[in-house]
Amino acid sequence: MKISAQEEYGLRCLVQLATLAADESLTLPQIAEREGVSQANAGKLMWLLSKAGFVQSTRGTKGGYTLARPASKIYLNEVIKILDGDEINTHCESYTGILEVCVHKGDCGIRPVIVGLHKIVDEALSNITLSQLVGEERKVTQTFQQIQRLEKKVAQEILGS
Amino acid sequence: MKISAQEEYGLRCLVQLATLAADESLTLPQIAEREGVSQANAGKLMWLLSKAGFVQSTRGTKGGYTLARPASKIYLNEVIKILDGDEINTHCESYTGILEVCVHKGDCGIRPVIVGLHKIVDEALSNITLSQLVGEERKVTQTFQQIQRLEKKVAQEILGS
DNA sequence: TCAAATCTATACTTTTATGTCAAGATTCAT
DNA sequence: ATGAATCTTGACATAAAAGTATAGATTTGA
Repeated sequence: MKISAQEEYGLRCLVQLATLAADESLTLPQIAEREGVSQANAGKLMWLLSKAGFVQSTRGTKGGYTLARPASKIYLNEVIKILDGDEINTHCESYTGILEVCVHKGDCGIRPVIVGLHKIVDEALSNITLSQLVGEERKVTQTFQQIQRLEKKVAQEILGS
Repeated sequence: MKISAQEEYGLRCLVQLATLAADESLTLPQIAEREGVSQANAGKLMWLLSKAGFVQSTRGTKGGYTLARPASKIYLNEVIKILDGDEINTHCESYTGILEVCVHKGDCGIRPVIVGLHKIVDEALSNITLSQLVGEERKVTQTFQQIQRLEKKVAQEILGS
């Protein structure tokens, strides 16, 4: 389970915009520079994020990108879904081996794992907003560590029973 | 965040072995048939799993594959690490853009998210064994759903404070 | 109006992951 | 011993993801 390049760089570009004051914006060259990616690549990512409604773009001499809504209203699970696709609903169609359709119909040992994992990730990300990734306000680590601790507890209770 | 083909098919092949009685084994053609993958592909996966010590192989006419230990002692997080690499420790080296090294040194907004996510996934998988994916004994869904419920609660407590 | 700065959109190239092939090694049965 | 069945291993081919290039569209300001 890896984070794709699109997820990584797309998210990073968004975070750059989240650091801006209300009246500021960034151009493609600026974003590319700040994230150490090529301008062409940044352009493609911003185009995606723009289509999806996370950022607002304006063309022309004074143009650039800004967030389309406040950073505190942009949830990571939504961003990830745009950058990496809605994996949970396409998984079984993607892994059919050499057959037209997966051999496991209604009787798949690992499907609960796959689905459950995606849901756990989605749930965790749905609690994090862009604004939490900026400056001093970072509660992410604390939140995630707490989740982890409880995972252990849950497992003991359920599996031990 | 996607599950790779190697993770998917590798895990499925392992589950096939977990369904066997103690004195049974499966050959490459049998595994390939049961999972709807090519024999060549199954061969590569089993080779990986064999090298990693999850399965035991024997060559020759009466040969085939069996699990190297009881299914109840094979944890999914270990299997996934073999099939997909130790992502958490290589992530930042993989995503350096067009530079030699990532622009974010000691000041990365999204690193806590990446690391936290991987840890949450690892923790969840460390509670699931192969034996839980077989037959009637499936407690996976229950465990994962409970984790999800608690994630919500944790987020409320921490982020609301 | 025109040129410069900027984003947009698609096609193309490169890189990486996936999957296949074929020759070799080992074991078993006769 | 020999041949058939099986796993092993590295090289190769294919497909998918990632990244680049380029021509076009829009806006600003002189």
